[in-house]
Amino acid sequence: MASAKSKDALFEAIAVMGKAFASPRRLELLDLLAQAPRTVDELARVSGQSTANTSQHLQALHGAGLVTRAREGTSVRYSLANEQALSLWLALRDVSVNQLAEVERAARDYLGEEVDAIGREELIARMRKGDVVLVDVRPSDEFDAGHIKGAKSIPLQELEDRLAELPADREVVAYCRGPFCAYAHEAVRRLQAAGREARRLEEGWPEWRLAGRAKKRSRAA
Amino acid sequence: MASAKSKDALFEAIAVMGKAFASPRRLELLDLLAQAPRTVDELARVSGQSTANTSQHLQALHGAGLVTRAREGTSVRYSLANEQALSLWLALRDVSVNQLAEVERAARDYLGEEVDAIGREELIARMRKGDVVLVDVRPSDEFDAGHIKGAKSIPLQELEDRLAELPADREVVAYCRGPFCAYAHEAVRRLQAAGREARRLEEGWPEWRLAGRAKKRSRAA
DNA sequence: CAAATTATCAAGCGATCTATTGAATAGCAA
DNA sequence: TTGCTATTCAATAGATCGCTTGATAATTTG
Repeated sequence: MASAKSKDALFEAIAVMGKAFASPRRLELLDLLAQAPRTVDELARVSGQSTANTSQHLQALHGAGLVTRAREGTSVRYSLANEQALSLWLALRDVSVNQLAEVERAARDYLGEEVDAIGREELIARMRKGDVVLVDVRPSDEFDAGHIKGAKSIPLQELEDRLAELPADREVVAYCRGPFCAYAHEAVRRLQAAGREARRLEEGWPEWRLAGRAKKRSRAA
Repeated sequence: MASAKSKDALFEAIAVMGKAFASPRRLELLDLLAQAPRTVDELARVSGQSTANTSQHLQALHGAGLVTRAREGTSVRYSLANEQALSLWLALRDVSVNQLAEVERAARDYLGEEVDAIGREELIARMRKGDVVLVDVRPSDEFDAGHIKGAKSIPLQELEDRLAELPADREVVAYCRGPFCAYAHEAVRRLQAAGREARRLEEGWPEWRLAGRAKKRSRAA
């Protein structure tokens, strides 16, 4: 049998990936990359850190194999490495939410009052009936990088100005980045304030996308 | 909308769980707990660390909600907190293996020559036919804590002495703790050296158990 | 080619993490 | 109560991490 040293090396290598998940800043970057690929500079600006620091964190994520990078002219664009990486990040996040009471409290605090939500299955059924209109309230560049089929892009800031684009006789379903993103909550509150019937989608774009792919795979198999 | 501070708190809370996965020693403890609940003292002995250090690591895991503890007389028995925790650990491990070339190299080094493997589905089919005999080569206390239905417990050390208990006309399938555990590999080599037909099961007890539960859930739904 | 932009590297300081040591505590048994 | 065992706590030194600053490298543009 091989020496115990080799076994330790295994755990050490796995811990590299654990370490990648051990810093709030890195998690924030990962969360942003789950929406759309971005350059170092963009990430630095959005997350409010220095460029050098952002670059370092991205290198840590790269070292763990969670992100890939590609040079584009003078800048470097980082992306989530693959579906596994996304899936792992979402799993970690979900388990944390279930297990750490603090997280839940923090989430409630951040999201404000809870608003009515609609699940994946129900949305699909009601969209098929043409019963609802689905609105993506994220910034438009994230919409461009990928969105739910049939959704209309109305960034949160433009919501009031573009109310006319939404048929008044149909319920509006809003979605954004995911369960911790406040955009959809806020959108629903504003829509209701404007006299519309509105709910938020329970999940965000990354979760939707992943669930859709899993379904495609199982159909293929 | 709530302040950005609350959002940071979210990532910080998730990072607590990431940190739990950031130390090789802790991962080793987690891996052991995936086999069977154990007391601090047992874990310290098996993993070759001091008791105090083991206790500290276990407290870190406890703080992240990955393990639970229960006093038993004078000692404290730790267990994996739940299925989610197991599932997350296995996911992290698998993603690491896929993405870090180092891990793969280290694994090959540790496990020695590759031996023929059999998958879950095939095993189930052939056990139904009574075609194979399934052997659990882990230490017997781990077998007692949980094992694949229909398996026979023969710890690796006792393998040669108890060869007579295995029908010579049936193929033997050996399994152990999981893909990084060398016991099943070693068992197959020894069985083949003794003239028996033998393969190893691709997965170990924790993976098998988790897959079985997922299946039960989907049947129930 | 030089200037401008973007990203990475290198060094350093403070904060955090890890393992060790020895003391303190909880339960059990005589 | 007094021992005895298993575990946790507390203090510490050394290693690692995280962020900052300023220099360096890679591309594009004038």
